[in-house]
Amino acid sequence: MQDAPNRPYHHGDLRRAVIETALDMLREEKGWQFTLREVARRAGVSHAAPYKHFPDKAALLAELAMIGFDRLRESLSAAKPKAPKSLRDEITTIARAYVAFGTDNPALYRLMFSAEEGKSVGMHLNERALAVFDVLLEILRRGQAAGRIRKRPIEGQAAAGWGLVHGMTMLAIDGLLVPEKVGSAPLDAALSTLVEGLGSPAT
Amino acid sequence: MQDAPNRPYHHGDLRRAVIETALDMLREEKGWQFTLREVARRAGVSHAAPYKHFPDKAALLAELAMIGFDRLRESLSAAKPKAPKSLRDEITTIARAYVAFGTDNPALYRLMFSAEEGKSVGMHLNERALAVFDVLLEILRRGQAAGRIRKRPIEGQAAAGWGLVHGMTMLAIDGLLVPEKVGSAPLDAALSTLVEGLGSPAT
DNA sequence: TATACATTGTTGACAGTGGCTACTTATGCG
DNA sequence: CGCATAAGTAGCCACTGTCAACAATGTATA
Repeated sequence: MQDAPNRPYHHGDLRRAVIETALDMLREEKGWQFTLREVARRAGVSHAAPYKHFPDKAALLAELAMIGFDRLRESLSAAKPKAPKSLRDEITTIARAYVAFGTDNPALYRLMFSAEEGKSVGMHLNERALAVFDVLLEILRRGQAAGRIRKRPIEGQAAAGWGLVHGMTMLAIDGLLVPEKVGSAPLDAALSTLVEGLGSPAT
Repeated sequence: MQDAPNRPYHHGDLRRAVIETALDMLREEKGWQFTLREVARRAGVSHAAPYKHFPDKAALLAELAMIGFDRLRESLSAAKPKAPKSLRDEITTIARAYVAFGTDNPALYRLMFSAEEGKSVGMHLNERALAVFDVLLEILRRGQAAGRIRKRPIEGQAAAGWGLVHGMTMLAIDGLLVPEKVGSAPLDAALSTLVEGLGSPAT
């Protein structure tokens, strides 16, 4: 990372480098309790350099969390099938993508949901989080319009969907989805129940 | 807490006092990142005294997490209606109790699901966690036997139930269940979808 | 082109924390 | 009376976030 001994005095793009390094560290560790100094170390700059780009550590954390939500939304959008064969197909595909994002980036995912405890930045962060929520809303809306989903208040159905995938993601990250208790494919099984709860009975 | 200046040299029951104090602190703060020294301070003993009862901080955390799971299981057992009027009644009641436990003890709840990262103690901790899971399994088992719940692999249904309540609890703790997005009673709405997914279509 | 200014990085340090360990002191019990 | 237990005192040591002062570099302007 900080190999080149002849690096120029000015990094040139340290802000991005700090973020990138922090994301790397999040990928390696399970918790998001890294230190600013270590980020600086691995980015190959002095321990105070990041302060030229972030007022404090919380600002970096907030930025990382926002990036996380953005990436999650992108993952979901990318995974969303253009022409879903069925409601089950559509829900399952996108839910799998959601949980996969969490299990692939456990530390980042945890951070995303822990960082907005600093209330002030909270609004912006919530915006990003709720943008993810909108992806889910859109699916449900179209499903209802097509008659494939029960006519129920859509926010409630969305809450069920989000709650379920968020919960399954967290349980998976924390290693609590042990096959002896929860079966070999707990996510698919849980989604099955969800789909049966969302889908129109006629179907 | 440590008011009495004429307290005896030997506390007498410091182990319990440390746990009690730590639980108090968890009740007040949102995170579980308290320090052993502060626990000792508030318990009115020196900062090294707790080490006579716990080998290290992780041991205390693990103990607290186990207590948390035990209490959660007790809460659920206590809330479980003896003669449920309906499947919806039964599920809703117990799920509300679950989420209430989490929102009433956010720091403890978070700790419960973060502490077993130290793998070695993990097995014992998982035992307690899975005992909670068993409460859920029991409800589903009886529901299936009574024909009120669809015949599906019960672990999958349990995964759906646990995932949903865990997710809703976490979202609630993290303040992401904003009414504008998710409605005024997101939990009840989500449970509605769950019940419709679990319940026999005939009903 | 030369010079002043703003930007960005470095060095060093401060103040506080925090887990943990040795060693000492008090207490209760056999 | 003596020993095991439990508590206190002191301190190590590493680390962290943050700031202030200084240095190097880029940029705009006279």
